[in-house]
Amino acid sequence: MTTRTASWLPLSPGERAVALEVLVHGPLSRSEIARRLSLSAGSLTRLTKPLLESGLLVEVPEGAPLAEVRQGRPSQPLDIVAESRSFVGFKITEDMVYGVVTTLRSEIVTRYDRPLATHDPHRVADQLGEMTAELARAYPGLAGIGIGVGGLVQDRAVVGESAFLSWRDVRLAELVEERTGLPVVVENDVSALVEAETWFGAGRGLDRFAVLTIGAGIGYGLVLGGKRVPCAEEDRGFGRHWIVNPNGPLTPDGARGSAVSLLTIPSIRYQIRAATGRDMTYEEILARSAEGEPMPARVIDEAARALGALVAQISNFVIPQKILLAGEGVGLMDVAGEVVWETIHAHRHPLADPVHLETKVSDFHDWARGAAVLAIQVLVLGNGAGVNAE
Amino acid sequence: MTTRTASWLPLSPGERAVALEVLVHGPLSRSEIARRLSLSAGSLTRLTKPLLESGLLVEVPEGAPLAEVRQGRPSQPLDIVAESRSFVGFKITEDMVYGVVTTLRSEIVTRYDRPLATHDPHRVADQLGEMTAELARAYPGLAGIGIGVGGLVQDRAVVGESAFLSWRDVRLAELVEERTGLPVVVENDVSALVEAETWFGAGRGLDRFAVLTIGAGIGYGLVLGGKRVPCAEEDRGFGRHWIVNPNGPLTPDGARGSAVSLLTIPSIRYQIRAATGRDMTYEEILARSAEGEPMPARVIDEAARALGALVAQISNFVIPQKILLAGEGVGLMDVAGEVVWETIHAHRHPLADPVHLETKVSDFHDWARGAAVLAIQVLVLGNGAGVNAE
DNA sequence: CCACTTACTTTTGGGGCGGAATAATTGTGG
DNA sequence: CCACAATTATTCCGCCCCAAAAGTAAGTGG
Repeated sequence: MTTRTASWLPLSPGERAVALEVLVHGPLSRSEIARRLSLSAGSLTRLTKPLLESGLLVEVPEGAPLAEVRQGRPSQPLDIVAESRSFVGFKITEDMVYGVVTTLRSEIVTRYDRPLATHDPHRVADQLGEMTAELARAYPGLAGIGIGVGGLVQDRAVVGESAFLSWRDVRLAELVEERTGLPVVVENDVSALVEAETWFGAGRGLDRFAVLTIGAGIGYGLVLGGKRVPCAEEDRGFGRHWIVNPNGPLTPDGARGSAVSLLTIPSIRYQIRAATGRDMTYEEILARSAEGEPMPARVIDEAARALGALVAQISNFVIPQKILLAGEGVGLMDVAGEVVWETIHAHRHPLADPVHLETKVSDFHDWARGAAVLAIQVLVLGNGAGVNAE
Repeated sequence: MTTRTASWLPLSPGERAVALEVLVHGPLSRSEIARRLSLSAGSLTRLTKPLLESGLLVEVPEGAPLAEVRQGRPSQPLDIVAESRSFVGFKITEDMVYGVVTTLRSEIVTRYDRPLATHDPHRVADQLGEMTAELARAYPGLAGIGIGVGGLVQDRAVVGESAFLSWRDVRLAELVEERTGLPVVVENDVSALVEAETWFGAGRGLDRFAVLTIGAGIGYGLVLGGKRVPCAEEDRGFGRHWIVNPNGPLTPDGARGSAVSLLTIPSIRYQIRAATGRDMTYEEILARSAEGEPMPARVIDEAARALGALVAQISNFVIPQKILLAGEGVGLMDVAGEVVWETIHAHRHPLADPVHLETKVSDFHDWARGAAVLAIQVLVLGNGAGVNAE
């Protein structure tokens, strides 16, 4: 039961691959791992031995459920001790810091939020440090911190530009490391969510996987070959120029008929406000649309068609195995899912593979969890170097 | 100077990687190959020695041009003897068979076309056999045959369905192999072109690469991580349901405002015919549009906008390093390239990476060359197995 | 002619993998 | 109750392939 706080760095590539496979795909027997990684049974014994000795993996007592009617020597599933390390994830918004503590498997153990009183970088770092200190009392085994911020983030460490915080070139990772002594990763929030879903969520084990988020803005992430594809505009707001319907509405953000104008929560609220003079919440608009009130129904219908067109375009051109729809705005699917699907089908070849669309409601703690996953990645893969190398 | 007609099969993976690198990226010195494949200099000596001995590679006398002002021992570039093997590629259309002979590097050495008098599978195979026999007289070192067909092709051997030939489940590879004694690969024509461009053309060495063809129909191919992504509808006509402009024209093929209706040569000619009652060739329409004649100009303008929107969508969602535009219809770019680019920019984030769009005029011999590349791949990679494995 | 640079070759040592033989552990069938 | 089959894991050995280091080759510049 060694408790190395450092990292998994002294692992050989083979060992790391085994650890990663077990971490991401749950308890697995040695022979199962051998099949997945196309290694021989002998290699597996060799690779797992040091991992078991170091306490990173354990043999689990084989929960009977997968017993079946198999004969032969029973397999001995291996598992990661997910609770052996804890990670902190923060999501910074304009007026709040949302925090979570997760296990190695990115399961949320605790939530802890606090209002953000100031935007001064040092004061924000102070607050993150204090929150971490308080969390550390309950979870002494903290191994790293991930921070998600909307905006442009460089080298997983520096906030190059963030409009809502009025930050430019803030070395946030450094500031928080100084205060906590823990390794810190900073990343754009959408990128973090995509990484999290790739490792532990809907994109687990997939080769081609796309994430579309709708909420205050549009987010998009593409994962190919298990790696997220970096994109120049990813930190500056997707969808402002994705013209879905040239005759669509004009809103303060985004070009006429763009995904932003048609789909984001602020734009939808703006459209209702402009048309009716009344200010409604997004939920209210959805509810009234479901009840058939004409104006909300028209706006929501248009949004659903736009969403369907986007999903179809992604399906047609990226040919992903799965598309994940996430964010605060996915309630749209509950109210207008049928219209979305109709539009998808209208934009797809009838013989094309069916679109595998998964919807996931996300609150701010999911964004924070995404940030925590980055800290996990850094620990598991060795210090961040080369993670987002092209 | 051994002349093994078989294949490169007895090569180790390392040797094959070296051979492939030299084949695809031209003459390279050992140290350059070492850098590209991240191998040590020592490994390269080891790997290249058997390749040189077997005559697959040769040391070229270093054509002075790349001399530069370098000091040190001059490098000794290695090259494939591209002429050591020849390959035949056929493209079958409704009334013609286009044939080419290429080198190992897929350079076209000879063209040889013949009208296709019948669609009977055995007679077609007879004709392909005869054409191959005639070509074999001039090029005795034929090592394989590739055949490109529009339609659904299974296992690189069987034409599952081809509308214009009225074929169903024709085991074309088998039929031609019987007549020629050479290994035969059959593939959908668009797929073949994409493979060819990936190995020897615009997509060489790229990680993410998309091909869009416009001509009698729309073609699309995606290459990720150097491998073409298979797609369920690829053999049944892309673009019939890619709705680019919901208010666009309605044509016999494709849904209203679809890429097919807006962009394919038959649809453009149909639009002009429907509007003016006159039948014009595609070239004529392009010419008159350039001269400002209103009706052709309108149709071409609309087509250009559609093309721009498609390219932008691909850029936005796939984030490719390059998009290749090919086919018989790319003359559109010459006449209306500006409109296309305007539309692309209107659909892209201003801070996004610039779109790298390459245009390539293709005639039927390019399609045949694409088919020949498949034969090259089979020889180089070992008999086709696993090439299109998911 | 000698230092210096770069390219290639040879040799050596070691890591890691596959494969065969063995042990462990259970179910099956007489 | 005991072989026997089936399956998983372990041990051991040999091979392959690679990196590192040291040596050789071939040129440039003072």
